[in-house]
Amino acid sequence: MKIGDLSAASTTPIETIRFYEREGLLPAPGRTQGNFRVYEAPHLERLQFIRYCRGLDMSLDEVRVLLRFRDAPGEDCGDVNSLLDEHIGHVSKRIKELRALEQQLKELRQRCGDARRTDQCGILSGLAEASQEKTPADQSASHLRSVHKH
Amino acid sequence: MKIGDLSAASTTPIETIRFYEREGLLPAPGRTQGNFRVYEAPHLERLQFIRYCRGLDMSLDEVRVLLRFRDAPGEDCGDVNSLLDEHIGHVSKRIKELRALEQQLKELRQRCGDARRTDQCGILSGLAEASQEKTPADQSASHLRSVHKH
DNA sequence: TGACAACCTGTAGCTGCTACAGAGTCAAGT
DNA sequence: ACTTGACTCTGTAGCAGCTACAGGTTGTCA
Repeated sequence: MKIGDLSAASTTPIETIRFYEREGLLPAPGRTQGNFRVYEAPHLERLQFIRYCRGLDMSLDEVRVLLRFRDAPGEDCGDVNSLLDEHIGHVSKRIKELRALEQQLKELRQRCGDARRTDQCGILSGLAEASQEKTPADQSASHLRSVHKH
Repeated sequence: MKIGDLSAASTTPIETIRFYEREGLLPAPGRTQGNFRVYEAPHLERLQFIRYCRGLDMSLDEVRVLLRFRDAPGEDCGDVNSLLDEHIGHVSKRIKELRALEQQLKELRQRCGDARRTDQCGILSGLAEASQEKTPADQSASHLRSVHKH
C-alpha cells in the first residue's frame, strides 16, 4: 500500500498521515527504491484506531497513551479506565458549559426581534450592558473544540 | 490608565490586550513620552465588550463583525441577528454532537469494569473493534473549543 | 519520449492566545 | 545622585492538530 491507498482506505488526508508519523503515532513504514512509503495491514488498523479515538474527541496525547497500552499486552489496564473516566468528565463538563451558553445566547437573541437601526438593536445594547455587569460563563479548564471550525 | 491598570480592570492578560491591538480589535491608544500606552474609559468598555463576547464563545471574527456594527450606529442590524442565530446554531449542534459522544464513551467504559491485563481490556478491544466497523460521530463543521484545555 | 499523476521534504499558515528574551522607563528609597 | 525593582516596550517562538503550499523526484501509460 502506498500512502495514497492508505489515505483512501482510512479517509485520512495524506498530510495527516505524514504528520502522525512525525508525531510518533504511526511507525515509519518501509520504503520503495524510489523512497515511497509502503504500508501493511497493521498500519491501516493502527491508523483507524487513531482516527476513531480522534473522532471520540480524544487529544493526541490521550491517543498516545492508549496506543502504548495497546502495544503492551501484559500490563494492567487500570490507567486505561481512568483515562476514559477523565475524558468522559471533560465531555460532560463541556456539555454543561454549552447548555448554559446556549441559554444566554437565546436570551440575548430575544432582545432584538427584527432588523432595526444598530443604535437601537437590543442585542448590541444587551451585550454592552452585560459586559459592564456580569462576567460570562467560565471558560476555564476544558479541552473540547471551540464552537467554530478552524 | 496604563496597560497594567487596564489589564487589572478587565481581568485580561497584558499580552492579550496587545494582541487585540495588533488584531485591530482595540484601537491603538495614545502614548506617554516614554512610549507607554495610555488608555481611556472607552478602551476599557470596548475591551470588556470583547471579553464578554469571547466568554460567549464567539470567534474573534464574529466579535469583529459585532464591533463594526457597534461603531456604525445608523446601520441596519439584521446581520447582527443572523450572526447570533448562526452562532446559536453552532452551539446547539455542538451540544448534540457531545451528547452522542458522551453516550459512546459511556458504553465503551462499561466494557471494562476493573483493572485487568491490557490484552483483556474491554475498552481497548472495544476501540479496536469499533475502529474497524463504524465511523465515529461526525466532527465536521463546528467552531467550538475541543474537550481539552490547551 | 513526453505528459501527467502520485509521491517526496520542508516550511508556513490557521486560531487565540501565552511566554519568553532583551531592552527601556519610572518611582521610591538611601 | 544612584540604585533597586516594578513596570513597560518590541519582537519572536510556541501550543494543538492539522492544512496547504513550493519545488523537486518517481512511476505509469500512450
